[in-house]
Amino acid sequence: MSFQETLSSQVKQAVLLNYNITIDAVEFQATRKEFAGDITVVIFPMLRFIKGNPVQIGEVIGGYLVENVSEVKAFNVVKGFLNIEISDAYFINFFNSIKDVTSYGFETPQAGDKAIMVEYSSPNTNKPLHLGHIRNNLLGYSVAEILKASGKKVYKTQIINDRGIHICKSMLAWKRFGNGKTPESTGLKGDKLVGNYYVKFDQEYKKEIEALVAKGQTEEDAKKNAPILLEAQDMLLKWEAGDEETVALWKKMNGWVYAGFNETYKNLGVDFDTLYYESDTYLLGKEFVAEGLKSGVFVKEADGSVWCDLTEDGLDKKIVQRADGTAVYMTQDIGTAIQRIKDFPDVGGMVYTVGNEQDYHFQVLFLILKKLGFEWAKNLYHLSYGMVDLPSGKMKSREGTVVDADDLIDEMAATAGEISEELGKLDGYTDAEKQELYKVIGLGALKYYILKVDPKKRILFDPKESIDFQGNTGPFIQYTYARIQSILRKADFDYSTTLHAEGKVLADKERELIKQLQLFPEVVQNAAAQHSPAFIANYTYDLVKEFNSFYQNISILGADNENDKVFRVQLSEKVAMTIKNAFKILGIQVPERM
RNA sequence: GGUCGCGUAGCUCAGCUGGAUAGAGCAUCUGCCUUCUAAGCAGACGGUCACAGGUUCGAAUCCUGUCGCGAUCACCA
Repeated sequence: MSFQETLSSQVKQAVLLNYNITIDAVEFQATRKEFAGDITVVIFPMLRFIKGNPVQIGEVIGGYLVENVSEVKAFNVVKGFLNIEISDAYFINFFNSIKDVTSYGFETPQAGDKAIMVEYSSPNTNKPLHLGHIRNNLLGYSVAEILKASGKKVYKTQIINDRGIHICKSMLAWKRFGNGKTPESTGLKGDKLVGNYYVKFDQEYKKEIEALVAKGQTEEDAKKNAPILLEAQDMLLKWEAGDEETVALWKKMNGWVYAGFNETYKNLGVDFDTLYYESDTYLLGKEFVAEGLKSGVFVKEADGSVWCDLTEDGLDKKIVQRADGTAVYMTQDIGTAIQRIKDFPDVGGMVYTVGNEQDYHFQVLFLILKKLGFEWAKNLYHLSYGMVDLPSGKMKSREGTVVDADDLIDEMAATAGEISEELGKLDGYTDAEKQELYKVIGLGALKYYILKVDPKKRILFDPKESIDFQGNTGPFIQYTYARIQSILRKADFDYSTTLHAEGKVLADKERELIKQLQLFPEVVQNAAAQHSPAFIANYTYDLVKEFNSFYQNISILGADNENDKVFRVQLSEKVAMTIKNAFKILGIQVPERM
C-alpha cells in the first residue's frame, strides 16, 4: 500500500469515527509552496456528506492523522485545505528505497502481456526528410520508448511508401535530365539526389503547363495533359505491370534513398524493429475487402467500386476499392494492419504516428477494422500531431521551401560548438570528443524543443530565430547532468552506505528534491497513457530546476558533516540517474562534461 | 457549409481526471563567479486565461453558443 493510500484510508477512518459518515474518496493535491506542508487534503468535496465548517473538519481530521499516522508530523488548515507535514524520516526512508534502483520509474513487461506496435516516420521515397519528418520521428520514437518504460513490449515499425506516382516523377526526371548521375558520381546523399529530380520534375511540369495554357488550353486541362505527367503515369502503369527496366530503375533509385534515410535515422538516433513496404502491402487489403463484402460490412456499387457506409456512425461513405479493382490508401491500410497482427501475433494494439491532416482517415480506418470484427481494433491509436509550419506557411518539398533534416541537425551541432568554444570548459577533450559532444548538445536542443510541446499543437518554426540553449531547453538539462557528474568525479570517498533516518533533518531543498523524484514513476505511466513525451520533458525540467536551486544554495561536498555530505552526493547521483532515464525515453543523450 | 483540433504574459510554452493569490523560459531590468561547471542562481516587470452565457460551494479546466486560426470532407497518399 502506498503512503497516499494509507493516508486516504486514515482520513476515511477519521471521518467515520468523528462524524459517523463513510466517504468513498479523498482528494489530495501537492501543497502549494507558500504553505507549510507536503500533501494537502481538500476538504470541500466532503461538505456534500458532512455538514459543517470546512476549517473545523480539517482540524478534526488533521488532529486524528497526527495522533494515528506516525509519518504525519503536523498540520495546518487554510480555508478548506488541510495541509499535512510529513516527517523527514518518511522521505529519507523512501529515498533509501529507490537510491540504488537504476531503473527507477520503469516497469518491465509481464509474461503474457500483449505488445504494442508503434508506427512512425513512414516517408515517401522521392525526397529527403525534412523538419516535419523530424517531429514525426522524434515523437514516434519517444512514445515507443515511453511505452516500453511503462512496462509494455513494443515493436517499432514504419511503412515505407516506396511506390506510386511520386517516385515515378523522380525516376522520370532522372532518366530525362540525370545523365546517369549517381550518389557516388556526385557525392550527394542518395535521398538528396533523388529529391533534386523530384523538384526538377515539378519545374518541367510547370513549364509544360504554361506552354499548353499559352496554346489555349485551360489551366485545369493543361494540368492533366502535360506530356511529362502523362509519361509519369505511364511509368506507374509499367511499374505495376512489372516492366523490367522500370522496376530496375525503381530499385536502384529507392536503394539510394534508403541509404540516405538510414544515415539520417542514425544521426537522429531513431531505429526500427521491423519494416513494411507499400510495394509489398498495397494489394493486401483486397482479400479483406472481399470478406467484408460477404459479411455485409462493405457494399459494391453498380460500377464495381466497393464502399463502406459509415453514415450511421456520423461519418460519410468511404471507398475501400476502386471500380477497376485496384487498391486505394484505405484498402492498403486495412491490409497492412491485419498483416501486422499476423506477423506478430503477440501484438494487441497499434499506435500510428501520423500528422493531424489524416485525423479523418484514421477515424475511418479504425471504425472499419472494428466493423470487420477484429478484437484488437479497439486498441488502435492515432498519435496525431500538429504540422510544423514556417512563417511563410507550409513546407513544400516541390517548391524547395523545406527545412532539411540533415542540415538542421548539422546546424544545431555547429551552434552548440560555437557556444561551447566561447565558454571554453572542455580542456583536455580531443577534437573528436568535442565534435561528438556538440552533436549531443545540438540534438538535445532540437529534440527537447520539439518534444516539450503537446503533440497535438502545431509548431511554428522560424529558421531565422535559432533554438535556445538556455532556460527550459535540452542543453540546460544536459548541463545539470554534467554538473552532477563533475561532483561525482570529485567525491573521492565512499558514498554507497545507506544512512539511517533517525536524527537526520532535511533541508527544504533536499525534501523538495525527494518529492520531485517520487513523482517520476507516475509521470512515466501518465506519459504512456497520454502518448505524450511532453509530460516527461516538463517533469525533467521541474526536477532540474529544483536541483539547480539546491546546488546553488547548499554546498554538497562542503557539507558540515559526513552524513550530510554522503546524503547530498547520493541525492545528486539519484537526480542524475533520473535525468538520464527521463532523457533516454525522449531519445536524448546526456554528456559527462559540457 | 459539415466534422475535428487549437486560442493562457510582447514571444515560446506548462497548468493532471474542476480547488488556495494562473506558473516557467525567452526578451527587458537588479543583484550573485577568491567555495562543488554562471548553458547557472536569487529577484523585478509583465495576464480581462479569445468572447458571452451555463453547471458548481468553487471554472483556464466541464457544457452551449459566438469569433479567430488550422486541418479535413477525392475512385490522391
